[in-house]
Amino acid sequence: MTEAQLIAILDDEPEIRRLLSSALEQAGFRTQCFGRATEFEAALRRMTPDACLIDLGLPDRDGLALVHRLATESGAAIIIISGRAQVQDRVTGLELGADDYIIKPFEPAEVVARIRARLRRPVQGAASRAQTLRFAGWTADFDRYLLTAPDGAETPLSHAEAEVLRMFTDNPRRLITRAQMLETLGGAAGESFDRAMDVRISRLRTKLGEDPKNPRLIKTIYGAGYIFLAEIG
Amino acid sequence: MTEAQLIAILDDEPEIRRLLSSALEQAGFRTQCFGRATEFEAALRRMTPDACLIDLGLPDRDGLALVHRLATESGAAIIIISGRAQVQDRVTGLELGADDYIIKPFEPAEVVARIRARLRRPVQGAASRAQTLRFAGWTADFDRYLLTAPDGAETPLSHAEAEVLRMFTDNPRRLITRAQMLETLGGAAGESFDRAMDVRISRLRTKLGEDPKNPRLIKTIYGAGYIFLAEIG
DNA sequence: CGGGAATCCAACAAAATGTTACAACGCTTC
DNA sequence: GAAGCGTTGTAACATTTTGTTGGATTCCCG
Repeated sequence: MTEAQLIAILDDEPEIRRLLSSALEQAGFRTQCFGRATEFEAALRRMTPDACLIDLGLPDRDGLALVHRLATESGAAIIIISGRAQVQDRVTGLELGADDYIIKPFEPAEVVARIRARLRRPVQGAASRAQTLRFAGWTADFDRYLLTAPDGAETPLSHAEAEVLRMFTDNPRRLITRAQMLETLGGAAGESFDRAMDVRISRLRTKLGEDPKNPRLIKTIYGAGYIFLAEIG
Repeated sequence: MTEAQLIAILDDEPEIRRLLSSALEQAGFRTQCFGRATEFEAALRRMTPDACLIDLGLPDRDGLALVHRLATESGAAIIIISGRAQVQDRVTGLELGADDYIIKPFEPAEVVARIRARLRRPVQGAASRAQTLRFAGWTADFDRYLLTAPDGAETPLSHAEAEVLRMFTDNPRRLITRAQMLETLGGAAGESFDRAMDVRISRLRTKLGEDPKNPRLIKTIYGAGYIFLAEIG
């Protein structure tokens, strides 16, 4: 048997830290507590927790930004604890990469159960997103905003185009809804902003040399969204 | 990991089924609804959903037992929806293998976000279903929305047509009632929406080269529904 | 065989998406 | 600061997909 799994706890109230820590240790986990985000971030360089419990109400940093960074860079399960009970808060937290969202006041037993549920399935290794990737002969360099055609021709990518392409390459061969795009690309369901989406995609298609009648890479699913058809290499 | 992910919904209230189904389809998932556990279990033999939304308040079976069986035998993410708000209920559900536990009344947006959070990491052992399947010489590619005739001719499939065809290939040689179709496909069962069904099927039949007088693949059962007659390979 | 209901289908209307031109904005350079 | 360049959103129009409608057709059953 391996050693106990490590849970990092980030909360500014000592009382809560003690409560959580005690319940988790009781349940057989190891814990490490932090009162401030900076402390926590510093500690991350020398430890890799299996799960992180994060209170969003931190004074010294934007909690959501931290959650997002953790979600993309670390392989740990991320569980938000928050006093904000609005549905929108929960949705945002989960969309940003949190694996669960627990509302205060919470019951320690439930927190334990939720952490167990999260750790039951193997946690994915920290997969940092490659900045350069290839698909169908093309090469997209998101550092330099450069798109290289199969024949070697280089085209600059605008930011808007890169955003769309990134979204596609992050979810290859999967339906991406318009709503999803709008959400990710910033524009809240703006009135006429989804028209801008079309234009962005149209421009990206042009740069990818798509045949309007028969797009091979970015396929439209009328009434549903788009699919990016390519193996990412 | 190729086509849209499939979510199974098990709830005895049609209203809730419609609500969830509609929100999830909007978000880019495919859904299949069931009103009773026995139905659901029968269907599991021929489909492998990526996630299951299960209402615990089912009349015809012990929901928790079902959850436990699913958790151990299927690779799908399991999310309980329940009216029982006690902490002990939640803990029990999670301990039995559920991945999440949502309390009624719920907000569809949050359900979507939680399912996304659950499916973000690769689902364990969930054998992704074939994205391309064959029947009676035809080939249906649901990634590319492409239908290939026995003679090799390719026809694009529209989303509406693909939805219908998928429903057929998911339940070959089995009666599909109109009500079932309306529920799985449209959701918003408008007054004259079942007329639209006819049209969808009619269009699909045309693409499949069916003889109106003597359909070989999609057979009408007068007063009952349709049957898709073909071995799926 | 006839009546009523269910289903099919062709033409139309509505909605969603693609495309192009243009104007506003920001950034650089002189 | 003005001219030049690229980027981006908006509006207008073209195109495609989908839902709707109404009548023709088919089916069931007596």
